[in-house]
Amino acid sequence: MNKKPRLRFAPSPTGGLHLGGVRTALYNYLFAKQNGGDFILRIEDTDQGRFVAGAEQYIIDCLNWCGLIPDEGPHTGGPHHPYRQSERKDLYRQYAEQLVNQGHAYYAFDSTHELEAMRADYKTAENPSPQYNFVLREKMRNSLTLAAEELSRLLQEQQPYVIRIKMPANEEVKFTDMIRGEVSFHTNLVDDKVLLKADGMPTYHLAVVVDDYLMKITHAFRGEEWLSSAPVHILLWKYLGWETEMPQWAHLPLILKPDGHGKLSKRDGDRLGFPVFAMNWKDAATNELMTGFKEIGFLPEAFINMLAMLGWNDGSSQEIFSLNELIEKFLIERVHKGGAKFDYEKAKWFNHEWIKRTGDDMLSNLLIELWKDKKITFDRAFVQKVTGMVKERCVLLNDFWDQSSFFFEMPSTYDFASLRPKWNDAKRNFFKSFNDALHGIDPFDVQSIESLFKDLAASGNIKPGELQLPFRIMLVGGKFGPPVFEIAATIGKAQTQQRIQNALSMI
RNA sequence: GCCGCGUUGGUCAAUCGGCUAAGACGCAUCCCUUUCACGGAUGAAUGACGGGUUCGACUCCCGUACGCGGUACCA
Repeated sequence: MNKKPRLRFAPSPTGGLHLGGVRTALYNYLFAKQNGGDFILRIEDTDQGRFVAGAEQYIIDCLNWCGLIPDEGPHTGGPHHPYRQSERKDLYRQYAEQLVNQGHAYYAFDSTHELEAMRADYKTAENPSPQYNFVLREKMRNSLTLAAEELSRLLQEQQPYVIRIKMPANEEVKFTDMIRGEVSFHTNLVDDKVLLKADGMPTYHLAVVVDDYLMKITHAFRGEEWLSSAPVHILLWKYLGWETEMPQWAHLPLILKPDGHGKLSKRDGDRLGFPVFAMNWKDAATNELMTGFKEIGFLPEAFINMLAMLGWNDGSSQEIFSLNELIEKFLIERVHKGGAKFDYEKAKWFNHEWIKRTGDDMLSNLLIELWKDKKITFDRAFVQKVTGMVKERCVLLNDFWDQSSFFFEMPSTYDFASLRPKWNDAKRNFFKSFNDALHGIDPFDVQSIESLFKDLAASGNIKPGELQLPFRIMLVGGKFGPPVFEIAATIGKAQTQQRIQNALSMI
C-alpha cells in the first residue's frame, strides 16, 4: 500500500545551484528520507542542446557539501540509468511518436519566422501573446492541416519539425497539489507546447513525465514557476496511459528578492552584496565568478537550516534544526503557499547560531583547512582552544581570522590612536614594572596575571580599568577579542612580554 | 491582455472562529562587561480594502486592489 517514495532533483543546467534550487533539493530529500525512500539526481547536462561543462560535478559537489547525498544519480549509477539527459535522448522520441499515433500530438513544420509572423499577425491589445492553440493550429503548417501527400513529402525531404501536444478543447484539467489543494485549468487557455524539439531533444515537458515514469518517481516537488504548465504534464501522464502511476505534485513557493519584488535571480547577489549560490559558480558565458555561501564562510548546517525555514516551519517557535531533525519534522503540507523574501541578515544569524553550537574540534578542523595558505604551522589543540574563545563573536567562518590572528602572530597594526589621549608616564612606568614582574609569575595563568596587574595598579594609584585597554591594544592591536588576561595566559609569558615591550617602544 | 497562484510588523512568521494577534531577524533603550561579543530586560512596529456568513472573523465565502508566476523549439 505505502509505496517507498522516490523523489528526484533535476536542476537546470544554465547556472549555478542557487537558493531556490537547493531548497527544492532539500524538500525532496527530506520527504524521501523521512519515509525511508530514495533521493534521485537526474542531471540536465545540456542547455538548449549544448552540453554545459562542469555542471554535473558542480551540482554533485554542492549536494555533497549540503549533506543531501543522492541515492541514485550519474555518479552512483543505479537501476534506472542513464541519469544524464543527454544520454537519454533516444528514449523520448518513441513516446512522442506514440502520442502522434494516438492523435494526442502532431508534427509542426513552422519555422521560427513563421511563428514570429503568426504572433505578430494575431497580436492585439487584448491578446499581446497569441498562443499556438486549438484555434491557431488550424492556420499553421502541421500534420493536422497539411494534405497527406504534402506531409509525406516534407517527411521524405527530412524537413525539420517539432512534435507538439494537441491540447483538447473545452476540458478542465484538475489535480491536487500537496501544498495548494485542488488546482484546475481550462485546456482552451493552454497552448500546444512543443514536446520534442527539431534537434530531437525533448523539452522539459516531455522529459519530466517520461523520466519520472521510467524512474518510478512517486512525488514531484518543484518551484511554483511550473504550476502553469502542470496541466500539460497531467495530460501527458494520462495520454501515455500512466495515469495510475502519476506522482503527487507539490509546487513550492518562490524565493523572492529582498528588495523590490520578483523571483530571486542570479544577478541579485552581486547587486545586493550577498551570495545566491551554494558554492562558487563560474559563469561559462561571461567568465564571471559568483561567490557561494560555502566560500563566504557558511556552515552547511546553517545554510540548510536557513533554507528549510524559508517557506516552512513545524508550528512551534523552534528555528534551529539539524538535518536529522528536519527529516523527522518536515511536513510538505505545512509548506507555505506565498513566496518569501530572502533576508541575508537572518541567514547570517543562522550561521552565527550554528557556529556557537558546533564543537570546537570540528570548527578548528574547518579553520585549519581554511587557513592552509597562511604561512603558519597550526597546532590543532591550540587552534581548538582559541576557537572556543572567539567563536561567539564570529558570524562567518571567515571572521575567525580577524578575531584570532593575534593568537598566532604579532599584531600587524596597532590602534594607538585610541589610547594616546590618556597615555602618560605613570602608565608607561606601570607597564615597565608589570613587564618585569611578569618574570616571576608561575604558573602563568589568568588568576596570577590578573592579580599581579591589579596589585601593581593599586600601588601605582591607577585604576586597573584604565590600564586594561592599553594592555589589550598591546596584545591584540585593537579594541576587540576575548578578555585580556585570558589572551595573555593563552599566548604565554614570552609573547606577552615581547608584545608589551614592542608596543612600549612604538607608542 | 489572458490564465494561475498568492496577500499577518521592514523581513521570516504562529494562529486550524474566541486575540489583550506568539516567537525570531533587524532596529532602539537599558543591564552585564572599562574591548568586541555572548547573555538578560524593555520598547517601537502587523491582519490590503469593501461586502457578507456568524453570538463572535486574522481565520470561512464573494468582490476589488495589489504582488508574483506563466503566457518560448528556456528550464
